[in-house]
Amino acid sequence: MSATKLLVLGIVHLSGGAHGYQVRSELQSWGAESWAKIKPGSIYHALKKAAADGLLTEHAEPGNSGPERVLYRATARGRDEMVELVRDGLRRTHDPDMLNASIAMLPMLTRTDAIAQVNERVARLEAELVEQAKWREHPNRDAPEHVRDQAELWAGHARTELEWAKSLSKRLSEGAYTMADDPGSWRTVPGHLKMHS
Amino acid sequence: MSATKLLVLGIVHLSGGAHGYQVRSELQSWGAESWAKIKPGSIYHALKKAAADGLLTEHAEPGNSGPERVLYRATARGRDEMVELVRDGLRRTHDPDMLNASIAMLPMLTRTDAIAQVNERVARLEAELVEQAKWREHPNRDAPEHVRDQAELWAGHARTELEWAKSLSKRLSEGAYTMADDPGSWRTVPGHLKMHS
DNA sequence: GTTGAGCTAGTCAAGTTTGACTACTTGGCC
DNA sequence: GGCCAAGTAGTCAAACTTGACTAGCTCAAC
Repeated sequence: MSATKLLVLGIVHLSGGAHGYQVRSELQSWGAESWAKIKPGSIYHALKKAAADGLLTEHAEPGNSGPERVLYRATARGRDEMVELVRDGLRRTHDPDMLNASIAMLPMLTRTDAIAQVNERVARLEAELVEQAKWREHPNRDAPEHVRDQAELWAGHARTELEWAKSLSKRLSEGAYTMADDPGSWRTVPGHLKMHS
Repeated sequence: MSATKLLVLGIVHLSGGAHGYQVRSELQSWGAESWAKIKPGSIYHALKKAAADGLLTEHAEPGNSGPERVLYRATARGRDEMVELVRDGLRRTHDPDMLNASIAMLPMLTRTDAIAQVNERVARLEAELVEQAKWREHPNRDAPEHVRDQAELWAGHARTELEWAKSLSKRLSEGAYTMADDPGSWRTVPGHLKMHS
């Protein structure tokens, strides 16, 4: 899943440099263990992988108090990649983890960009609902009855998401949240995450 | 994910013995690539793993026409484990893949058992909605505003699932589907899946 | 003054998933 | 009578995730 990648890159970027445990704590305080199903082990792996891919840089830090640790910082490529991941996650349906991660990192985008991506999502969801309605009139005879019945549940979820996406788009248009191009954003105030250390 | 395990065990069991490609085709015809995100590679792995765990037996078959292949059959332990997985998947919230797989294998359970598990799910979803409502009145101040806003989406999904689970319970009570203890079930008519070979 | 609980910071092996690849057969078309 | 596309059946390495484990520090209580 690239949701892990997105969240890890995002936290490092937002805090303007962080070590593994800091990323882990921040995600935990956001409740990410539950909605993104991220386990500590994956975070350290994702950090190393991102560093190997040139999206982050590694700086060894001597352990002044406590064990030694590695400081990660985002590179320009890392930031570009992350913005692209957020945009992707907003548009793509059928990937709840990526959606959740993208919402968490929403302020990485400019307001107009975010609105465009969310509207694209709305359009896709509407198209899928039409597709599903068709499928229900001409069901696949190979699938057992109860499997066909699941379609109701998915349609319900799709409708829920559609309403939510529409309301998000509206909130964004009305100026909710501090986006990348707003005063006081992470861009103008780097390291604005209050760390617990 | 144990959704793969459940589906693979289930298909082998339902068809009364199958080889890898057969399982793969059957799942494809059910549309499982999309809702369970199962890729061919995982199916072969799951079959081998289940065989190693004593849930399936392997019978080498000489390739009379086409490449040689391996026939898998469910063991008694395999059937017990699968029924338990279905029951688990029906009860557990926050695991859509397992729910989907469990629904697909719903007729493995007796009618009264299935109803009990679905009702348990209904109870859990209701409890979670209450919990979420509390959380919204006293939000976690560490999480950014847009992260807290996601809660709306989850609550919407939970409500959708709740309604759906209630209606499933009702349909089951009214005698919908052919369950394990009904005449004409997979139990009394083994191998009732029409294979495309 | 030391024991134990909890926080900080991470490693590691084992398990699982993925996507790309192999290889053989069948049937249709020219 | 040959060639290509599609179907059948599966392997494999690389990537990723998971859960259990290590290990030092701090602080409070006994």
